[in-house]
Amino acid sequence: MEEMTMEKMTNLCKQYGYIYQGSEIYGGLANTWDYGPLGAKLKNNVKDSWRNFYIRRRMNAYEIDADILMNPKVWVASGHVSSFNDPLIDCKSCKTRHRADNLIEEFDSSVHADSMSEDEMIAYIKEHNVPCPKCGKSDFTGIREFNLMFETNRGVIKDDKSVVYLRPENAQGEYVNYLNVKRTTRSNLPFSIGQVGKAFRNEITPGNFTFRTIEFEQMEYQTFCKPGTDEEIYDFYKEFALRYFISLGLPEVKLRYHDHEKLAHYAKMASDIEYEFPFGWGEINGTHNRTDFDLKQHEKYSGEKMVYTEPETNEKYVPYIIESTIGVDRLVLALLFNAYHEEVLENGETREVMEFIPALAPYKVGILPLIKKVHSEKAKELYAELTKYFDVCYDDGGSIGKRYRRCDVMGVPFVITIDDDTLNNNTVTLRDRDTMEQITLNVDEIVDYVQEKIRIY
RNA sequence: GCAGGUGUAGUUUAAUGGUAGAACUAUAGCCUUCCAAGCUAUUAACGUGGGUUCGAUUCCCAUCACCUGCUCCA
Repeated sequence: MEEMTMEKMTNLCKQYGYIYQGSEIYGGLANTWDYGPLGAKLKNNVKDSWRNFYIRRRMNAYEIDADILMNPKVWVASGHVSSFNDPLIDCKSCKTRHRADNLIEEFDSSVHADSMSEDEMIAYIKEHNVPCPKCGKSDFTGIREFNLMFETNRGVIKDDKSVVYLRPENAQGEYVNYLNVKRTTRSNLPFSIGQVGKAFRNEITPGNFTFRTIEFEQMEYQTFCKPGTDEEIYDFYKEFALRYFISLGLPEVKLRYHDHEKLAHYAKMASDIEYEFPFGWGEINGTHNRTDFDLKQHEKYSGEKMVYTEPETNEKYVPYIIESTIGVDRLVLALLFNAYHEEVLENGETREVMEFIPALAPYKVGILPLIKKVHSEKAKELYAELTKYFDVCYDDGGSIGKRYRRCDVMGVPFVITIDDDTLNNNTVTLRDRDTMEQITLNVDEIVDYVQEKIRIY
């Protein structure tokens, strides 16, 4: 069996309608990808599974849907306007690119370069002849700032006052609504606010297919808690995320934790869960202990009090926040790699098969009339009935074998054929992809059978 | 952003300084009672823009995109 590569996955996704290149007929736009019919369903099912796992089945957990555009002061308070910049510098000698602050800190770890201005960094590099880690020379260009936030303008006139940012993370939507949600849900700590939505980062770095894109979707979950309980809750959500991935069918050997040594500006502790992609281990989840940093910043910049009062003791404090965030597109990509199998047939040929857990499969049931002319009317009746409950695909083109194979590559877990027995006895043949057994079911039993199997838990 | 590689139907590919041939897929029909059968017909490609040339998919330049490796990464 040939090794699955990113290139093969890109082509397979295009071939079958999971993911297409963005703006393809215009030659594309770098690092943008569109989900096709199968991909969109798969992605929606992933988001639904997250909602079940993180929101519905948790007490005191609430989903919100905040706007992508927020008051620009949010991003000043969050620190993104000042620290979401990369001060990039190029080595003239060997053409490599580096972050100026990293160069300095690698040269002398006692220096805190992130508090230095551009001019100070340049001066420091020149004074100390800070070397390029690649070639050892000290011959650099000037510093260029890249802000990773996308800017746009509101109103028809472009001026400084009208600049708004596309959010680089969803979390701030939960933070600025912390008081609203606490009040309207009458929640005491700890409680959680989750959100599924798009975020945007003006990355300079090329991505691996959909692993690294400029527009991406996150499933974020913020747990507000009492300081002192934060570390225990942090550990809980690290493990919780792992359990979630395993419930989706990702094998444990393909997953690992990766604790951060260098922390983002807001975090006290940070840990990733990584999946083993063809290009190496890549982050699909991050758990962060964001302390009271964000709420205190918003308190400072907005003037709104973020203090929580313990109901019984009247103890007052600003809550700590444990964040558990998952990149939807990365998770979908991991699931696609995990789903891909090549099966060798008796005649030596190989065929491509996608195997998702039934809950994630884009289509749960495929309906195949054995003979188009004879059985398609009955099959369409059944289609109308079953689509009341789940996604069903219908295929009457070509031989029955070809239609089974088409279902296989779409990851359809249950394939039903309609034959004379259906017309006479109201029974169908159902092939369960998991066991490859063919069972005979009464038409009335199909919904119960499938619904039991598409539950995750 | 750097270095290398690659761009021909949806996919995999062939050939060529005189505008392209196939396989699989797809679509329509015939046939067909359970895992890519067969027959018929059909759709469909030289990434984009310049230049050289009588003529460019082919040569040159630029650009765009993807892949690999750096670099980076909440």
